[in-house]
Amino acid sequence: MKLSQRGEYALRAILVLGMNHGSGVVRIRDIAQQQNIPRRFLEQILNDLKSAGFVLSKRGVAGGYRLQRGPNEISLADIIRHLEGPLAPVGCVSVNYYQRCSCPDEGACAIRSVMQEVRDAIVGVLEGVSVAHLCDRVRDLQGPLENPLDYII
Amino acid sequence: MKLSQRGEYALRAILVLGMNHGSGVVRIRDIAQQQNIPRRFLEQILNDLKSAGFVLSKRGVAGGYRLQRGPNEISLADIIRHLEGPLAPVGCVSVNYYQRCSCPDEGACAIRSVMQEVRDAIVGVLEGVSVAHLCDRVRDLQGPLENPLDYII
DNA sequence: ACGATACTTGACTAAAAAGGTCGGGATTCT
DNA sequence: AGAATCCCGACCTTTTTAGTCAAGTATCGT
Repeated sequence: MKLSQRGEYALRAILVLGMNHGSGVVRIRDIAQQQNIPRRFLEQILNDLKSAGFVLSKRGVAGGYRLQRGPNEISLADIIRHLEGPLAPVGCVSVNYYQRCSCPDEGACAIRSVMQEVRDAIVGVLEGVSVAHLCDRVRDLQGPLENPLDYII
Repeated sequence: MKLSQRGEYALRAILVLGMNHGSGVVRIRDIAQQQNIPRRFLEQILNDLKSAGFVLSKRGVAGGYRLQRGPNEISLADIIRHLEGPLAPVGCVSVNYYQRCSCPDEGACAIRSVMQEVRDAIVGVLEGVSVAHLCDRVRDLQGPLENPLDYII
């Protein structure tokens, strides 16, 4: 039931981009430093997020990344699904990545019915939280802040 | 967010033992056949479940496995925690296996706060379902059944 | 007592995934 | 032109997953 390191890094990076939405692009290096993420690895991850349509990049001297869509149009579920595949704990209850399992009768499988509930619980949370929501939470958690550049995400 | 094959097999095996609770032991071979689980692999898994105190074994000709505790004393959360480790998607929100993550400020981490909710959602379901509940579901799902030996789990 | 039947134990393996790293190329700004 | 940035594919190491196998030990029926 684990989120991979890669997935966690991706979320953190996207959150940084969310916080900076509207103020141009952010460099890989800055994200990496601010978030303690290995730079080379982050390059790879952002590249992936780019081909998936979550972010846009700008090359060259004043280059960097920004969100492609608005922060309220991207849910955590979307992001995690792209990076990790199914949110469901077992393939046989996944809506987007269904895969039959080896049990004798799927329709009457009690474990499946429980996993269905687990899936719904997970999806319920993750579909309900957008990047914009996440940014709100950052502001709430940090409380009154002196310098608007000092967000510690 | 995946349950491993091993974990799934373990749940299925325990469910079989749950259904047969009170009527002696069940052989590995029977469980394996009924549930489509590689026999050798299942041996390993049951052994693990035994040292964890979930099941008991009896050797020899009329040997096999049975649950050690009552079916209503074992929750799915217990079993999965033993086999897979933390139920939480990230270590920093795990109650039983807490591990600090690399983010700059854990207390103010918005992602963490969402993952906290995901964790609670997962645990909420899994703590609430015991092996006994699972057996009830099997009976519900199968509906009226002729032969009590014919449970397809 | 003895053989058949089961569980027991520990080592072993192949394949995949995880978590990165690296070199060099392509763009863009100044 | 030159520096800063992203781009891209290949590569690497370690861990995990999903099993397999052989030889051993306990137990039961006869």
